[in-house]
Amino acid sequence: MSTFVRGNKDLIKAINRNLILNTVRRHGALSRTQLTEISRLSVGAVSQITQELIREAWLLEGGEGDYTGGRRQTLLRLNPDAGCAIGLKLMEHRIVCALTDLESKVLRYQDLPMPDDHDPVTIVTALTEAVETTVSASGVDRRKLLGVGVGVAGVTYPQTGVVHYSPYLGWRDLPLAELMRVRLHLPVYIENDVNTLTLSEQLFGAGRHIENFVVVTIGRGIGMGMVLKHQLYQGAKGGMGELGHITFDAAGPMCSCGKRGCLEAFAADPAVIAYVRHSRSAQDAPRTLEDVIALADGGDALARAALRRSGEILGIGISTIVNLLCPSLIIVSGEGVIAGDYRIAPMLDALQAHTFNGLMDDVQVIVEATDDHAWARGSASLVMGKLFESPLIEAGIAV
Amino acid sequence: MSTFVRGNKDLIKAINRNLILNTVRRHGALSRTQLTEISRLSVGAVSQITQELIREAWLLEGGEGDYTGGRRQTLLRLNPDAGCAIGLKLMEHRIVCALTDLESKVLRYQDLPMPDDHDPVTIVTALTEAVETTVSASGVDRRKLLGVGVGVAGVTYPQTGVVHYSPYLGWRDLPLAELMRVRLHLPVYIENDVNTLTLSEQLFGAGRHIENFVVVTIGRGIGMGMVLKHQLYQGAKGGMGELGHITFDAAGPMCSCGKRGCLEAFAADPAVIAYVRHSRSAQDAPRTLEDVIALADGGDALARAALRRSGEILGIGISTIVNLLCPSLIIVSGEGVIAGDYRIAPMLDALQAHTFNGLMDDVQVIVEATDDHAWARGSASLVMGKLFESPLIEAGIAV
DNA sequence: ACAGCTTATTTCATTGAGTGAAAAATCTTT
DNA sequence: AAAGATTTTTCACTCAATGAAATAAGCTGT
Repeated sequence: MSTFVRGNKDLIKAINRNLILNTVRRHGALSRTQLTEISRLSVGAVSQITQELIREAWLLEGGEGDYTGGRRQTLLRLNPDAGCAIGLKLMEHRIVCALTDLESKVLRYQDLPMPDDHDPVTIVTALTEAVETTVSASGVDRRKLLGVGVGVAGVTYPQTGVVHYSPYLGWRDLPLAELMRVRLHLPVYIENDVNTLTLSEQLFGAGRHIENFVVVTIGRGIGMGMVLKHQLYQGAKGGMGELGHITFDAAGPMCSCGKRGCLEAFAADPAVIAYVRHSRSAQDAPRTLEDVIALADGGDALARAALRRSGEILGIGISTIVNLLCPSLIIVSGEGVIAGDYRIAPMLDALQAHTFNGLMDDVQVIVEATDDHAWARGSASLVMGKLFESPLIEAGIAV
Repeated sequence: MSTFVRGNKDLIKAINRNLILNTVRRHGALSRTQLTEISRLSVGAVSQITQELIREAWLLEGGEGDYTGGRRQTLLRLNPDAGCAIGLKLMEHRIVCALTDLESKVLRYQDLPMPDDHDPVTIVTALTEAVETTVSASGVDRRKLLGVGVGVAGVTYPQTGVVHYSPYLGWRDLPLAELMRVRLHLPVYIENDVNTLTLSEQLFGAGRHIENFVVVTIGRGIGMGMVLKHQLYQGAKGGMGELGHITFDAAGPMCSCGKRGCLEAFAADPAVIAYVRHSRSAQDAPRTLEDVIALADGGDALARAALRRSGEILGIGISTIVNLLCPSLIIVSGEGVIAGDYRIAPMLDALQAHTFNGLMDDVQVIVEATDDHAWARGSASLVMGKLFESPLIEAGIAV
């Protein structure tokens, strides 16, 4: 059941505050007059709201506009230091922690070992300590910390802050957000890691103001995040974006998930490595994707074939997304992107070839590698997502 | 670029009017007191808004609630005759036209030949005549007609009312809505036919108040419509839902679209018929899906195998949707559903088998045949979609 | 029949956010 | 320093929601 929005003065105020804040965020620096034109609010409303936002330090006055014949415009811009956020990315053996400002600039970064004991209490202690040490090391006033975002591979329930299932950490229905919240006395947001990356692309990256786009991550697995109608898509009960487990060939090999012929079993990094290993002696068999790339750089035909085949199959997988959703942007990301054109060029060719007539015409594809910083910034962007989110979306519009 | 919503009194009023209207629509018949509780509006606001809606005849007073100790509640319900809508479904050789009330009840139905000459002027004349004759034959006051919805296979641009591409009718970028609007002096809405069906499921069918669901149509082609986050998904530039043209097997046969191995080329009705025909003599070769079903009913192993295989492949195709989007409801529809369990049972098995671990647990699947009435009602529901749509969605919320 | 009780619905004074015209502030040019 | 232009603030006004109080309308028991 969905909640309906009820309109009243508070909602108007929230909508228009958010409108001003996001307009400034989008355009960089604007005068009140420009804000009036863009937002279509009255001059009075803009004056009132900007006054409040300046008083609360969300906006800064500074700089003057070009001379246009009379009084100069005073420019307003977002105050990036009005608050900050912590982003945590949880991995099998590591915790990556970043403190960022409102524009996603990393102020402090820390990389810690994940305790071997995956017991909730141990983990929560490690995570809260990571937060506190990072904040104090940064010198930023702790009161400026607006919240903590946590990204983790697996299925999460963002609304309740529960990690439903984490394959690498072995958790089942862990109420992580609540456990951390009571320790930190801060809002804590949990999301699937690919979704955090998707959100940060929407807020700070190539996905800015794009209505429909998808992020595909290539690495140990194949992941996917979507922004549809300007909103992060979260499916029913957090299950979605299992691009790695769509069936590529029903007669294919077993996948780690228990099904046969998943895309991941053909095209993720482990499949590439296995493809090369099986035709090699034990000594010179590659162990990592970097090893395979090194072989390919050295002219090894098998390594090149493995990467090419992976790319082609990935391209077919992504073509399915385009055929079904027709996003206007596809961001190909993840650690596996380092394989470069051995993998990416065939991927793009296959994507073009397997997409329905004309559907790819206006689709932009961006390839960008992801590192630990990017994952941590993604997690932190959960906090900014809430901050800049329209009160309408927050309230959950419905029909 | 997306438009932002600006909040003011008019927006509040529109939100709350819509809220009341949809609350009554959802619950059937409600008193003002119940409306106050459900909508969380104040008693004064409910009194004011219901008074206006009754004066404008959108709501009717009638009936009394159960005795709860004091004055009895006066029940309010939607007035289905407050307005009506025409739905047109365009097919290769026929025009189907239905006049419906606000609850999608068909008041008058007409079935006309599509002119052989697909020239815009000829078509538009035929369509406007279909509208006018249906309305006058119904006896309904023409002033009650709120608009006309048109459903057509192919790619449409609903915002501009343009048919971008219609494979069966051979149109390219025909501004059909505008041509009809100037003749009829009524709002005209154009949509892809599967999307009209999806919308009518959302408003009046199994998709009522479901946040995420998809409609899959099986017939001459394989189509798909989606409601995501309570909104009909329309992709970038109207291109989306090409489920029939996702690649099932890159080495497969040529599809009519020019690609190889599309799902449609394996599993749509023509593929089933061809599968049986190729192994038969000219006399007893089936020409329609009904022929294949008759053979299967008669115990023909080949016909049964053809239907089973089609079902299995469809199941794999639909599993891709579940893996990517995890909707909570899948409505399987279209004329091809008449093949029944020869096709549907293997489809459901394959769907289960190829869906990622646990993702199908809470997914409901409904199978329902579609006839001409359903298509025409779907088209008419475009009008009701606009009528009951939240002003927030209409304005286009964005971040 | 009717007082007494309960609940439903309307009425009405209040609040506050946006609106837009007018005033004030500020900058440049002459 | 005055004139002209533009930006920004101020302020009276409007209108929708709010919520308390008033009114309306039913039922029960005597």
